[in-house]
Amino acid sequence: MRVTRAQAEANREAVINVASRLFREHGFDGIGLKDLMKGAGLTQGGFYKQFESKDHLAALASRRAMESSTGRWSTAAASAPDALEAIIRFYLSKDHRGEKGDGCPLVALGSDVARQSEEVKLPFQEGIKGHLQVLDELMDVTEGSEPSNKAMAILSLMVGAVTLSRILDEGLSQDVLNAAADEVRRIAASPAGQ
Amino acid sequence: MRVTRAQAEANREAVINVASRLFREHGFDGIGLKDLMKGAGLTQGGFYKQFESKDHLAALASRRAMESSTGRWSTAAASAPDALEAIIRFYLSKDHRGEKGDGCPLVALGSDVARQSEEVKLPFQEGIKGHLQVLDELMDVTEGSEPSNKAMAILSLMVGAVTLSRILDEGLSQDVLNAAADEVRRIAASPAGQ
DNA sequence: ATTATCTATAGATCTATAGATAATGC
DNA sequence: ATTATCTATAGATCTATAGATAATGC
Repeated sequence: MRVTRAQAEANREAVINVASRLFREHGFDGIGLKDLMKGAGLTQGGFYKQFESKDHLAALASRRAMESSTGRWSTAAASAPDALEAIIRFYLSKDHRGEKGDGCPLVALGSDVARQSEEVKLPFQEGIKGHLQVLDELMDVTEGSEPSNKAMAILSLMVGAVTLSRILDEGLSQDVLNAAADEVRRIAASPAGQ
Repeated sequence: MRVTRAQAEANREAVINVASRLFREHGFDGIGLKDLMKGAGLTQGGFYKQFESKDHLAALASRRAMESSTGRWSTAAASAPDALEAIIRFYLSKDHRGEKGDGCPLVALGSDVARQSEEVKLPFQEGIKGHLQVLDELMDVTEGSEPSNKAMAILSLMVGAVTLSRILDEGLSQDVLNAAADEVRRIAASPAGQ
C-alpha cells in the first residue's frame, strides 16, 4: 500500500490538480472529499495525511487555478503581435464559455469566493493582481499607480461578460461576448490617463 | 397548528423572501431547508407541503431576487435627472459591495447559476434581459436590435466589477469600483451605433 | 372534514478520525 | 522502523417523507 516518496508527492499534486478542476466545475460546496480523492485514483481515508482540511485544499487548488490562468494570459500575450487581441480571442470565446473546469477561476468561482475563508480568498486576490499586471504590461501603462484604471475596467468587463454568457443561452450569450470584445478594444485604444 | 389560508400564503411568501436573501448570502448549496424555514419562523417538516423541492424554491427565490433587482434599477433610473448616474451611484458603491443578501443576485450567485438546473437559470436569464432593457431605455437606443451592445457591455462591466470588489480588500476594491464607474460613463457617452 | 404545521425519522452524504495493512527507506 | 494508503466508522447534516396534531373552513 505504501508508495515511494516521489509517488506520494505526485499523488498530492494530482489531488490538487483534480481539485482545481472539480471545484471549478461543481463549486467548493458541490464536490466532496471522496470524489476529489477518487479523481486522483485514491480513497477518501488518505486525505488528512496529505492535507490539513478541505478548506486548505481549496486554497491550494485556487492558487494553482489562478496561477494557471495568469500564465495563460501571459502566454497568449507573448504569442501574437497584438497581445490584447490574443487574450480577447481565447477569453471571450465560445470555447471558454464551455470549459468550466479548465477556464478562468474568477468566472467559475467568482461569486463563491466572497463567501470563503481568508485563506481561499488570498490566492484569488493575488491572481487578480497578476491578471491586471499582464494587462498593464501589454498596454504600456506609465501612469505611475498600477494597476491602471484601464486594466481594472477591462478585467471586470471580461469576467462579467463570460459569467453572463454562461447563464444566457446560445444567441444572447454570443452577443454578450462580442459586445464585450468590442468594448475591451475600445477601452484599450482610448487616450491614456484619466 | 393549522393557520388561516391567508396566513399560510403569507408564510409561503415569507419563506421565498427569506430564501432569496439566504441563498444570496450562503449560495444555493450553503444553506439547508431547516435554516430556510427557521428564517420564516417555521420548521423543516412543513416544507414539502408548500414547495415541491429545494430546487423549485431556488427558482422562485431567484425570480424574486432578480425582479427586485430590476425594480431597483428602474426606480433609480426614474428618481434622478441623470438615470445612468443614479444606477452607477448605488450599484458601484461600497454599500452594494457589502450587502450580499440584499444586493444584485448576478453578483451574489452569478458563478453558481451556471451549475444550476434550467428551472433556476430561467429567472436569471429573464432578469438579465430586464436589466438590459432598463439600460437601453435610459440610453435612448434606437439601434433596432435590442439589447444593444452598449447595454450588454455596461452590465457585464458592472457585474464583473462588484464581483471582483467583493474578493479584493479595501484599497483595490474601491479602485475597481471607481474605474468601472468611469468606464461605464464613457461607454454610455460614446457615439451610438457600433 | 380538511389541512397547515409539527415532531420524528429514513436514508444518503459530508468532514474528519482511528487503526490496519503493506510497502518503502534506513 | 517508518509511513502512504486503505477500510471502517463516528457524528453531523442534508433532502425528503410519514404520520400526528390542532386549528380552520364548510
